[in-house]
Amino acid sequence: MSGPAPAVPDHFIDEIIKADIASGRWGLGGQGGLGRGGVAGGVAGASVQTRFPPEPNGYLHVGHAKSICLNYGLAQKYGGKFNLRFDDTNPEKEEQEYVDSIIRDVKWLTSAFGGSFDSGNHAGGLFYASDLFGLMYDYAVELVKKGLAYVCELPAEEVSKRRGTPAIPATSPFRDRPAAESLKLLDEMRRGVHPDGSMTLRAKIDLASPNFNLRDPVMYRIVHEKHHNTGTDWCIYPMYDWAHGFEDSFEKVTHSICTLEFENHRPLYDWFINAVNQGRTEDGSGPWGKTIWHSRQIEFAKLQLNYTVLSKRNLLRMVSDKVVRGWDDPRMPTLSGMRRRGYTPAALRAFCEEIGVTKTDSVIDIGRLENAVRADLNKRSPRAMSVLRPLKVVIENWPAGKVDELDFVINPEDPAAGTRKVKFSGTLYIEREDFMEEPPKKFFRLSPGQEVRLRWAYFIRCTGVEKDSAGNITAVRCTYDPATRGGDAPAGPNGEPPRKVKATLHWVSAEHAIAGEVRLFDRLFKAEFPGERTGKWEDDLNPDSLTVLTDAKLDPVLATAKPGEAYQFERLGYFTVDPDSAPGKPVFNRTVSLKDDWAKLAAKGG
RNA sequence: UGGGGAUUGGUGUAACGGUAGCACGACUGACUCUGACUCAGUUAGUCUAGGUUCAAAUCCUAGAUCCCCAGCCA
Repeated sequence: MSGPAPAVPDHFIDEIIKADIASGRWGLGGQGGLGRGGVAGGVAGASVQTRFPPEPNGYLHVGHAKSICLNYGLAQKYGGKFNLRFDDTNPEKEEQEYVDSIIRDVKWLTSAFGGSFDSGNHAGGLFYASDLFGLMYDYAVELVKKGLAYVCELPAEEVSKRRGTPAIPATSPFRDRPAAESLKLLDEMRRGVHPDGSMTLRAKIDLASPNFNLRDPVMYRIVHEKHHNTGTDWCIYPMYDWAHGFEDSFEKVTHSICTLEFENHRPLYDWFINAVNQGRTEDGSGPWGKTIWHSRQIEFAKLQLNYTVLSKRNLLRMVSDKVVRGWDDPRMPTLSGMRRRGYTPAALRAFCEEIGVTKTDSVIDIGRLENAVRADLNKRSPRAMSVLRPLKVVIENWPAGKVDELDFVINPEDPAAGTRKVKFSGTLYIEREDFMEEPPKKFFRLSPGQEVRLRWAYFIRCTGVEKDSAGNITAVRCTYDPATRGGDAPAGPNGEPPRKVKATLHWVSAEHAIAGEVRLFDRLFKAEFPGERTGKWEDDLNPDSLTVLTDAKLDPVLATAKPGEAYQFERLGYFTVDPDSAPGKPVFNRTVSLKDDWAKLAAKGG
């Protein structure tokens, strides 16, 4: 895939990083923790160490792509490292399948940067929050001993009731119990003595804080559930706020980048690190040893796309309710769905860089994503001619049985791709919509009496149509001009300029074309903001989001195409081979159509 | 009603007291063996009201609108 980073304009996070570098903020960064496979995260004298911290409770989507590209791009730009870290602190929702898919998707996407979390110059490594459960537990014990945490025996509903309001402080009758008592109960919690929900460990911060996150947040809850990584080793699990800062700390993350909704959590993030560091010193001479790494949390606005649903909860519903065929359905905004559809890592990277990074909530037009895909595929895709909805063309004056071989330019955007041969004969297929018996004004494709060019082949002129008893057109009759072989008209006998033709059509030879299935996708939702009207995105589903064409006539060159390969079907769009393909039965996904001024004109003209 | 954020053309994003720029879209046109690509041009913006200043998108004051927060989710 592509290598060095193109020039991307600086954004507010660049400015923060540059200021940090200038002030030497992270200059003393030592070696970070050791990730899976012995790869060390955290660089000595680091300028940046970033990470992408997904929870393995679903498949990654294009919103995550923005975060991955941001974090990887920063590591690359400033010569730092990038980690993939599973924020796997909730066994009730997390599964190995999701872990596997996330690893696959992150590797795939970051290939656009020429490396990944486990390869290349910016590989920081693979980490699991759950590998740190022991460390976090030790910190929790430390906080209890420091009088900064306590075991609270209020049930969840009761905590909720006692949460208070902006004006009324929260309460807990267990807040001032002796540390020794909390220590004993915490140990019992961990050993499985107590049932789920019977008690929690809470931080002792400020029950009256206007920021509810600081009203003695829960650090540990009891969950007797098997964890995908730690199995049954634990029956207490750390909450996000308690765990996240230590994950960053262990990996010596410099800039802990998250989305806007965590802005309210930053005081808590800092409080927990500071609480552990209370009584610790740089040289370890304090009563609690050495200070731990304190990352800097920075929040940015997550990606929002119109005509799209982007929340793991809803995507999960779409999969489990079978609205789509699975997480990798090509209509899904998941990375696996987009990969299957034919979107490339380079296109997603370009898209993420084009839309910028800010703190402003904004909605990106889905067309921007499609444009990025077109731009990338245009450069790299070999061309082919395939007919999606075939209409037979009979060349009346073509010598019976003759087959011609013509030169076809494989990719006009890439002369190095060269040419290949295409076979032409007396019976062809063209696109049904390229013929009109009674054409409107601006239609300059084939119609009775009209002459067009067949790409790289001959000029043909329509002499008539054949119809069935119901009046449907079954074939178009034409004559060809042998002098236009290759697709260019010769100059006139007296030096007149060659005659021109307004339209060039794609075609396939009926005898040589191969049969195939083509799947066309439209957006999954008809409404710009699904669910905005009724509160249910189901009400805005597009019933026509999938069209399967089983009678396509494909370019013979596609017979050996392999899953994942992308072609431009000339005048139609970019098409990628689906894994459902079988030998002799190729299946193509339309990744994205070409821009189509004629369709726009026709729609406008009515 | 408490706290935390945000607000620049249709959309996204720059400008950090000194010419409001770029990209996408839309619209014109050129080119074209893909009605694609490419190229040229047009279009259109500082949330409001005051103030400071020679000069304000930028600083100050007041207001408006939108987003996030009262899970033992992340």
